[in-house]
Amino acid sequence: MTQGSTVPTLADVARQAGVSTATVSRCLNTPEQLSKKTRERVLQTVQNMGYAPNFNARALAAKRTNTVGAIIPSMENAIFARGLQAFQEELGLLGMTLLVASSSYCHKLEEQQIKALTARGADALLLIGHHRSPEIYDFLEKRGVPVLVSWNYQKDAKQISIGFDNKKAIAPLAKEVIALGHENIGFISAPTSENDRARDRVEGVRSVMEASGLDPRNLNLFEIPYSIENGETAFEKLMSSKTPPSVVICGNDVFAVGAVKCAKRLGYTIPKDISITGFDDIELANVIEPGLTTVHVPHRKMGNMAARMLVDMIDHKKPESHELNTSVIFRGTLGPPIS
Amino acid sequence: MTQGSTVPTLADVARQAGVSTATVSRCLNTPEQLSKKTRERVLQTVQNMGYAPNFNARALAAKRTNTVGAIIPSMENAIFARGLQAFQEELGLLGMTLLVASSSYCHKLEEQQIKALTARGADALLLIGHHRSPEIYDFLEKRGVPVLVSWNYQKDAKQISIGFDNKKAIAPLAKEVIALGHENIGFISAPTSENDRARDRVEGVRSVMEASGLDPRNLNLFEIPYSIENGETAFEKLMSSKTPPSVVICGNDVFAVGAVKCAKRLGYTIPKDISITGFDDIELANVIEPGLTTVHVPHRKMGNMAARMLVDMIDHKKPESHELNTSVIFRGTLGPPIS
DNA sequence: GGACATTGTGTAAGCGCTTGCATTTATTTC
DNA sequence: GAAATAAATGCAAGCGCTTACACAATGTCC
Repeated sequence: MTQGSTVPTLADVARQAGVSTATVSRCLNTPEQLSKKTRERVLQTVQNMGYAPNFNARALAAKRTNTVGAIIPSMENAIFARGLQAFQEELGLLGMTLLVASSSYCHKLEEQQIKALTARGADALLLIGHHRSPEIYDFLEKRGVPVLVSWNYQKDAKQISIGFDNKKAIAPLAKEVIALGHENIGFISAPTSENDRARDRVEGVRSVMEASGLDPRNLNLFEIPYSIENGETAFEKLMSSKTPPSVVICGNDVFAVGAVKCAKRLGYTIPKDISITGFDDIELANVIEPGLTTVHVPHRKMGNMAARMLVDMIDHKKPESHELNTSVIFRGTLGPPIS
Repeated sequence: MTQGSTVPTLADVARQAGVSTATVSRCLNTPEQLSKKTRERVLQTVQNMGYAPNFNARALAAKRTNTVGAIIPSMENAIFARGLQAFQEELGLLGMTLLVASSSYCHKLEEQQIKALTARGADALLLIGHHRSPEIYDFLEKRGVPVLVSWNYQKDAKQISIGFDNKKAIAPLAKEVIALGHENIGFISAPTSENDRARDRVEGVRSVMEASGLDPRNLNLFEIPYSIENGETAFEKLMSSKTPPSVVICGNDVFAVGAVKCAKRLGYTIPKDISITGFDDIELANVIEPGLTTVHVPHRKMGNMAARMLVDMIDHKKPESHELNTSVIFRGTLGPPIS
């Protein structure tokens, strides 16, 4: 408090407490190295002056930020919110802070965000899905920033991952759909070009079709960006084709909710006239009526584990990739086709 | 690229390009100061070496981060997601980056986050609601960090704000409720102790009651933390009292959705047996059935304006507080009481 | 009571960038 | 073409912190 209102620095505290800056620094980072007497005196001074360390200076000097970055496709939907919340909670317990950015499902933007977060000194990164350019993986490797891929488990991938096999996850649902007698299947998907999870889900349904004697080329696929409204649009388009499907499988719950909404508006009774299914089991799935039949994903567990794995990676341990189990939740939107 | 894999610095680029570090720095920050020739040469070198500035070093030296922080009560719900998205988009256009933290509706946590974000060098902060300790406002003032309060407009408040008057916003809805003949009113609110917006909404309804000749002390108020599930619980409690209300006004849409869900489960027909209203007009409000009668808030507009105001504040202009208009959206959950 | 750890603290060299000021170079003016 | 002005660049001092290393003080052992 030399004069007026200037923010106190480490040096100010050191001067005031009559010690060197090194001692104050240690007092804050490795207090056990100090004698009880000095420690308490310094702590007291810190308290009195309202000192708080400057994060950027610390990061610059220590080359470590205790921060991990996460880049998710979108903040606007609940899908990532829950897993991310768990991720953050666990990180907090481990003494780390989370920095979140979003890419709007766009690879270009994601690369920018990856660069921005590494420039900010993130000690590690959580990314969604495997698919991205080799250049950006090279970049991260050169930078020495560990990366954990989530929301998508791939055994043989180069990157360590935590998540589930999207293809496998949707299979039992597709089997049930076909077992019920559906042959004309519609599928509303997020754009598959930038999204490996969406792609795998489509692929999963196609495989089951093939295994069941249906021609996978007959899958009536509709790709559209993520939103309830787009789900409605897609559904309407799908139903107005010459041979409307008897079931619409949606790549995620958001589309499914849109589809349900639209179906009702058009006067369909669900599931008598048309069946609809989702993926993710977000809160919404259990709010609409009838309840949405969907694939449940253990988001919270995934977030928690991701945090622990990432911290291990920062500590130069190499955790194993981990596959999570999903399960199909039958509510009320799936039934047999009109015979 | 002296050897192996070390991240290039400004000095490396300077050496390679045969200029001083100052020149490279200027090339990146104020390119118009350089001659075309040098500028291009430096840019080329930057490109070739894959150089990217170290954010922390830059922040330390420049005492400016081009980053604004926002602390919202929760990431998990849609209420803030939409406004924040708009905020971020507009900031991006203005060349700023957004850092988001969440406080879980807890003042203590919010103070920590405020300190964390200022330590990280946020040039300004967006906060939700006016209510917080004078100490933390002092802290921010001493630090010289401009603060914009949002989601709550208060004319006479010391802090500049953008938002709406919660008391005023809910009044027309309350008036309509009473005009329809409701006298026994239930209210599900978020905990008012840490939340001025929740408080104002309750207050708003009470005022209207008083003005309409109803005793505001008869408002059957139930406070509970934010979640759909809690909305269900609260609704059930409210309806199982000796004199159950004929209408349940909810402080936000999330509670209202829970209430609607529970009402259906208990066999009530909405709005014949019970009326329910919300606040915020999130996407969900138009997904459930019947559609939720609620108060619409121009979230996107609020986010956009907030961004512009905050940037003005960083540039040492003092923008005026701004009040936004809200409107009541009548859908299907409000009707007259059973006579 | 000296040799040797052990523990606590200080010194000072950066970390990678920005920026005020000094200096050089180019442009204009008469 | 010399003087005056403007434009482009370089020099070097930090920004606030961490940490390797050096040094001093204390304790331990025979």
